[in-house]
Amino acid sequence: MHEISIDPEAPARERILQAAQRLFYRDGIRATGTNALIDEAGVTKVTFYRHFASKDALVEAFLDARHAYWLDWFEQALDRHGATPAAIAPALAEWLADPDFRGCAFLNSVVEYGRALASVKRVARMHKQQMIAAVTNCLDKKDAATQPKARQIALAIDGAIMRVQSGEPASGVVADLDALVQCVAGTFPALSQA
Amino acid sequence: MHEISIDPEAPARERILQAAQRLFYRDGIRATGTNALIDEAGVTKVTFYRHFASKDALVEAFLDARHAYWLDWFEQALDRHGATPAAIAPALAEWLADPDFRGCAFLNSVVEYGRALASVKRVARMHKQQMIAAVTNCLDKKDAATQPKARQIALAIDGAIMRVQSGEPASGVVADLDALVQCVAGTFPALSQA
DNA sequence: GCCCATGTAGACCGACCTGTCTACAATACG
DNA sequence: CGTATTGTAGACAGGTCGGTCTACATGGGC
Repeated sequence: MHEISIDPEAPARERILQAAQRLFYRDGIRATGTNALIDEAGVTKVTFYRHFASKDALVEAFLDARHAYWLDWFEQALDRHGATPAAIAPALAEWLADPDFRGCAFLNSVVEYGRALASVKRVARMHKQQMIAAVTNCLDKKDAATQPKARQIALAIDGAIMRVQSGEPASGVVADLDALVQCVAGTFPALSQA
Repeated sequence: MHEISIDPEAPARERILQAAQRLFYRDGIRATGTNALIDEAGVTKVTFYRHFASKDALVEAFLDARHAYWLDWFEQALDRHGATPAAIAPALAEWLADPDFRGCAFLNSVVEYGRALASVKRVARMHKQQMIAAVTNCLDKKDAATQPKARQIALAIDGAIMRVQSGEPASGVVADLDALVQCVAGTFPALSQA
């Protein structure tokens, strides 16, 4: 999940998208002006508007690309940690502890831009659906309770993201998340301790 | 948690704060200009800046007032529902189903304004600490595991807030939250069903 | 009687916003 | 060879932003 850098060899459209990845995520959508994007991408205004009809169109392209990028990372991170319930918190911990971590791009976009651009909420919901699917793959037995469990864990993941974004130390938040996942997933360490 | 209305009899400072409550929460901080606040409060620009040195100062006052307002509502709602673990989801459901619901003002402020105004994150963390304390009061036995449990439940609460803000139907999210709370709090309905 | 806090109305400032414009250069393709 | 595409540089338009300014009115306390 390292910060996106701009490849000066890439064609203009791609450089603009890379600039959007970097600036929209780092500084937020509203705080990032088209002029800043243009400077970062190393293109001119005409080139920018030839590839994207408006800033809103770029926002949509940004979210699509971000979704693919993030989900790919998340699935690989879960696999690296064993793809068990116990993998969830450590996988996320990698991200939450990253100095470039600025929260979930989709939750941020909903807050910043959900009212201005209706499609943002739709894409955010789709993204979370996919995240829940990735969590589901880490749960043991697949019965009727598995889907609800995955959704519950996903709620806590989003809460953990927001908490760390607020400046709470990642270590404590991850510990809470880990305990919650074990509890919901059925390992129940709280019971064995009680 | 009904929408704040402006009392035309109130002194100017209070009217400005009421306008901030209404517009900052409804439309967001960045989307709300000082001119809109001034119109809504029914004051003039000079009056506005005589009471608040800057928009940032008003944002801080807004968050302080919002914290008192929201926490008061939350504690009363939990009491009304019995102040047990089972009270948590129904209490929140009242808020999440409100047509004026626009998410958590503190999480929203962190996303929108956390980088622009450092104090926002601090106030948001304090607010969540207080929310966790209110949750703690609903948990049964008070032992060493109670605090972590409350923090875990609070993570899911924030996730539920963000999910509903993204447009997910509140009913399903509340059901997931309720099941999670029962699981973490120790009632373990998942176990009794298994 | 004076003064100061609080209020009114609205012009104004510089900065930044999204988006359009003219004018010109290089390259690829039929 | 001709033309469409993609690119360059940067001025410009119309609007909003946060914030300051002048000038005047009112009412309560010392």
